[in-house]
Formats: sequence, structure tokens, C-alpha cells
Amino acid sequence: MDNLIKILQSRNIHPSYQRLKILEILEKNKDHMNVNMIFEELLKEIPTISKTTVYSTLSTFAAKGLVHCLTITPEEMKYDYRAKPHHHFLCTRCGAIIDIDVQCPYADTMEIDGHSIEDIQGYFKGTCRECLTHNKTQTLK
Amino acid sequence: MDNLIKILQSRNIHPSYQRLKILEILEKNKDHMNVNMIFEELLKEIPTISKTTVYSTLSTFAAKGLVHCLTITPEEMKYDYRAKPHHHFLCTRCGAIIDIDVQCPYADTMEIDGHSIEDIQGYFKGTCRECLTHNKTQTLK
DNA sequence: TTTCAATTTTGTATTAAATATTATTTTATA
DNA sequence: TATAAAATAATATTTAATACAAAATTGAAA
Repeated sequence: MDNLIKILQSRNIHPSYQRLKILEILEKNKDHMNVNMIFEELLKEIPTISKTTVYSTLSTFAAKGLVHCLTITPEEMKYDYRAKPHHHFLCTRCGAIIDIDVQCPYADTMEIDGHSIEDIQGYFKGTCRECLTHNKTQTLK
Repeated sequence: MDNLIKILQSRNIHPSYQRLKILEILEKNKDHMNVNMIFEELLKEIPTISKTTVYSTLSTFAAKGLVHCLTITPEEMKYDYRAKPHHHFLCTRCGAIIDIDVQCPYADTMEIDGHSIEDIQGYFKGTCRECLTHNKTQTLK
């Protein structure tokens, strides 16, 4: 917990109880959580938590570079906590989002065609290894 | 127009008047249109057009690989008609979406970590060249 | 051509993520 | 302790997208 406080303070985010709990949940689950997943987890420990707080906290975390916002699916935003930059694979059969450990060549200079890069996101979509081997038939929209 | 009919037929899409008009709009404007932009354009020629038709048509086009669905911003889906694969840069100051003509190395094999790739999307986010030189201050959320 | 089924389009209602707004609570500080 | 600022909570609103049902159109067979 002391560690979490330091993480927030290092980013100039006031370590409130709610923010610490949200960070704890992100630490534990790492990746691809959406607001509802985080909200449901929070309810177990803070029954009075408001969804607005979750939205505003994640917005703060994103602004301070603590989380990455994933738009890999159009339905809702997903939040990525992992430190190391990576890409994502979305399986259109089972819906799984899988971390892909490759780095973009432009991550070195953070510049492309004269544009200054602050964030890089690589999305692969298709059929995951698991679904390929199990030859599953059901396909998401 | 005859050309558009052939494009649809080659993908096994029945060339209805509405579909042809939507394809025509995509041809003309090429990239990054959202449903509302297409809908507004359509209204000029088909005053009775329904937004449901736009959604269903774009969904059909996407399923047949005629358009690419962009989730670069979380607000709404954008549709990409350009044939050649490319990435996108989103300027967080002016909101512009700029085509980036680089190709992903995994586009050759369309395979990564044993997962079968059907679609690749690379999103760069930051400050575009234009905004950098004009030193604009306003920043989008 | 007529009939009938399948497809497409339209209109309406609904869902749900995200934001806006305001009130309440908590925290920091003078 | 008093007061202002920050954070949280509760409610209302917005809007992209979907669901559903009705109407219109199309295509094929008789």
C-alpha cells in the first residue's frame, strides 16, 4: 500500500483512498479492464463508490500517464496498466485481448513525418492461437 | 457508377441505390468518415434515408472487407475506404486524423505469436506537424 | 405478368458508455 | 477553528449503436 502511495505521489496525484483502491485493482488485474469491471471490484470494498469517481480517476491516471487508454473495441474504453509498451491482439471469435510483446520502430524517436508522438497503439485483429487449435466456430459480430 | 456496381458485385453485395450512394460518398471523401458525416451527405440526395440503413450498410461493407473500421477515437466509429494499408496519426490538439504511409512488418505473414491476423491498425497519438509549427495552445481533452 | 419469399430499407424504441452538473464530503492551510 | 480547494457522490443528460418491427423493394418461379 505504501508502494501505491509513492506511485501516485511521483505523478503528482493525491493518494486518496478511492484512487489507491483503483490503482490496487489495476495492479492486480493489470490489463484491459473497463470501467464496469473496476467499478464492480470496488463495490466489494467501497460500497458507496460512485461510477463518476471511477471515470474521473481513470481520466486523471491517463492524463498523468499512469494508464493507457485502449480503443481496440468500439463499445467501451479499456485501461492498460502495464509499464512496458506493447501491442494488442483482439480475437474476433472469443473476444480475448492478448498482449503482444513487440515494439514499434518509431518508439525510439517518438516522431513520424514531423508529427510528435506521445502514444503508440498497435491493434491486431483476427483469430487467436487458442481458437485456431480448438477450431471454435462461434464468431463475434 | 457502373464502376461502383462492379465493386459491390465483386464482393457479393447487392448494389442497391442506397449502397451505391454510400460507396460513392466513401470514394469521394476517402477516409475517416463517421456515420453522421455519411448520413448528412446522403440526406442531400436521398431525403428519406434512414440512419439504420447507414449503420447496416457500413456493417455489411466492413464484413466484406470493403471498408476498415477505425476506433482511433472512443466517441464513434470511423470508416476508412482507402485500399492501401496504412496507419493513422491523431492530433490531440486539433483533432486531425492523418494517414501514415508505413506498413506493419507482420502484414507479410499475417501471423503473430501463432495468432492469425485479419486486420492491422496502428494508431499514433500526439501533436501533428501543423500544430507544432503554429505552436497552437488549445489541447483536446 | 402474377405471386410469393427473401432481401433491403425505414421508423421507432431501447441500451449503455460517457459526460455534465450540482451537491456533499473530505482535505489542506491560514 | 474557519475557510477555500479538492475530491467524491448522486442525478440528469447526451448520444453512438443496437434491437425490433413494419413497410417497401427485389428476384425468381409458376
